Amino acid sequence: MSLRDDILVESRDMLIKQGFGKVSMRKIAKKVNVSATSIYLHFKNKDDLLLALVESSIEKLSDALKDQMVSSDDPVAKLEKMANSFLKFAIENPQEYEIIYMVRHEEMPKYPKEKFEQIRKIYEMLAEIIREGQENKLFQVEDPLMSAYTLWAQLHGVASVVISKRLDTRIPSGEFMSQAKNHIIQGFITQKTPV
Amino acid sequence: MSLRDDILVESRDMLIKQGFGKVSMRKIAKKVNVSATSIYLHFKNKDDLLLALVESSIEKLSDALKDQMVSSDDPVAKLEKMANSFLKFAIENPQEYEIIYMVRHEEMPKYPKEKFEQIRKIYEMLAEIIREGQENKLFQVEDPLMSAYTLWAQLHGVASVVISKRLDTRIPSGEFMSQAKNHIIQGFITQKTPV
Amino acid sequence: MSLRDDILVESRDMLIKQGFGKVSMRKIAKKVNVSATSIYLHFKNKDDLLLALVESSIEKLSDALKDQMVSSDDPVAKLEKMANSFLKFAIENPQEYEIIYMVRHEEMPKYPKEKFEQIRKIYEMLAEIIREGQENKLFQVEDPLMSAYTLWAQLHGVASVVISKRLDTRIPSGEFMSQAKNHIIQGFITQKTPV
Amino acid sequence: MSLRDDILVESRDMLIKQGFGKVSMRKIAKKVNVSATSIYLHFKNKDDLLLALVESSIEKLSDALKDQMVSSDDPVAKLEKMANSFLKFAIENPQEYEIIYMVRHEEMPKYPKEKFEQIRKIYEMLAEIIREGQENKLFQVEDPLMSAYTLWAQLHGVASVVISKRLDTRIPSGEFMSQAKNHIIQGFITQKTPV
DNA sequence: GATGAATGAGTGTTCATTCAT
DNA sequence: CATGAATGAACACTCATTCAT
Repeated sequence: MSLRDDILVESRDMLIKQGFGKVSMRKIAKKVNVSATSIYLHFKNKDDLLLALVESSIEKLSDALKDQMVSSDDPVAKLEKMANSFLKFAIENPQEYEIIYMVRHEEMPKYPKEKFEQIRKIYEMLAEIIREGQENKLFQVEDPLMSAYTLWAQLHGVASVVISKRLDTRIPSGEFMSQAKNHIIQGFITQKTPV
Repeated sequence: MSLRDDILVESRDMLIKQGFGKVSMRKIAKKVNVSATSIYLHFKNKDDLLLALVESSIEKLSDALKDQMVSSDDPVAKLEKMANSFLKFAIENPQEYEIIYMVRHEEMPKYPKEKFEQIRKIYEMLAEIIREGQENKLFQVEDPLMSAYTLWAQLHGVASVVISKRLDTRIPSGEFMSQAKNHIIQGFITQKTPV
Repeated sequence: MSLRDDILVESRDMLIKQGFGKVSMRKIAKKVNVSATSIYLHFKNKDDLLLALVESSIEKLSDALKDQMVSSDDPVAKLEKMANSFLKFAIENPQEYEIIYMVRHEEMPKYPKEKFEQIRKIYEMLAEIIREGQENKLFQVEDPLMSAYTLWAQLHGVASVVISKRLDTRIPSGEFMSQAKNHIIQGFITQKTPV
Repeated sequence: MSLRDDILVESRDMLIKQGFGKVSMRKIAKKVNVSATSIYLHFKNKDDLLLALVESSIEKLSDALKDQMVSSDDPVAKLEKMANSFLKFAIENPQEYEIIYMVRHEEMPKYPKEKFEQIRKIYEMLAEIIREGQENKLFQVEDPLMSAYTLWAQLHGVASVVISKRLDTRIPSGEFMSQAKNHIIQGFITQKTPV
């Protein structure tokens, strides 16, 4: 593994464990066992390093979700698969998830927003599924894109609550997520109005 | 307005805009136009200042939601009122909301966790409504407390997405929140399974 | 007891326990339970306070030793009495002793050296005793004043070693001081040169 | 001379002239004409710097005295040589002497006491000489180790009085020290009790 | 007599970054 | 590729002191 990768690994770890504000070039250098100066041979500056971190995280998420699109299931099943994958990714890669969704943009002022555009493709994917279900009268929605965003927002809420450990300790997170996901999907499904 | 209040206002702003790690006594002082030393006349130290910030935010939210509980409506209407109030508070007091729900606990190591317990009462309130609806067969849930948490998590996702401006610019946030809220409530309501 | 006295007591304690550098007006104020400002009603400034401390300490030592001069003993007994009193004072009032003899002059730059002149009277007293013994051929010295200083220097060495706890823990300080005093006096007494 | 040495020189000077409490990294830096930060390239922190100071001082004294032990003189001459060397060291290296013997332990809380143990060897050396003289009936002492300590304490008194300029200006310090040394040695030598 | 509010200077320390080698 | 030396700016915090009340 190259020094560049070592630096990325350690700084990701530090970013996750101590937060953005506490990432320090010197501390990274010490962990990787090189001089602080050496980091500058691989990254222009601190922001450049953090940017690399964000980029790789986004890519990882994108990959994880793209895999779910190849299925030939019906829209509801597709949606569930997507939701499952999204939550699974968040729980299994909380560091990357936080970097993407929970770090305030303002904390990385020099970060080019375009990079985040890549994430938008995920919503487009969601919107596509919803549109398909809408045509089949399976989903009761007005605007598929907006619905994609509301769907994702709800999933994000669930994920972030678990990741940031804001859940009551009496509630098992696995079951919580599963139930939440059911409620969320249920909220989109067409239904005979109760008599 | 007293200097103490000025300090609170500015530091709240700084906390929100730049994150915990970036709040600095000196910067606050500069903004408020006093010497850094003066802050220590009103707050024992940085942690004490931040704590005051959190406390007042939590109180504000608590007050806002308690007001909604006096209604004599049916459970569904109550739930909607609560959801509306919650989202309204988040949008109208994004700073306070962020302090309560979006600041990483790890970034405030010395903060006494008990204070956050006060928020739990909100979930109890939600759970109570859901339990009532459950008895009336209006809501289709298993465990009211867990459902309260999922409901809140979904609302939180919606609020946080709007507050942190992660919404697609093409989507009007007002409508987004209204639709999201509908979907969320819908997800809890008992329904004849579609044929 | 007046506030002025309270301040003196506490600051003496602080001076002794933590050293000159650590004496702080604020900390004194906190201990005495008044505002820091109040100290300035009784002392012009920090140096003025420290000066008062030194003055009272010197006075205390002077008083203790003057009492020993009224005796009508022979010079050797007189010298022993003085030595005993000096060491006794040092051990029983280590704080005052330190202030007088062990605090560096440079640490109190604004202190008027004349005050210390008062101590010189002690050496004059010693010199007087030695001169008396010299005339009686009891003491074998050249210059009584110089001998007074060497005598005192030796006593001071013994006292300071005990006070600053530089003695080997295996050595009981009482016996150490008693033996040291004997050696010191012995060093002045006229003797037949050993055969 | 390296920057490290420059820092040591200046901080030693400051330590002596103003006391422990007044040694400041920034002031040192200013004197040495570098940025305060640069000191941290050579010393981990302030304590580390002060420790280096103490260590080198102790070593210097140890070396100076060890040289005197090779002689094959009789015990009295040996003792005199030791006394001379000790006083000579104190006068010629007042800074180092003060660091070792006159700085309050309490002012250096984090300093590892073991380092000072090295000084104890000096007392052991003294005790050895005294024991030798005791066997030859040259010295009239009870416990050689305790006597070593009293001997040293007296020498220390003499040295510290001179170094801290507490001597009457009418008294030439050279002669004072020489006479004092004679008195001190005399106090240990066996003598026919005066008839 | 006593206080609260305020301040400028100072403390040790960490930071990102540069530069010559 | 890598480093050691260096720095200015920033950090939280403490200090002695002043002033209006």
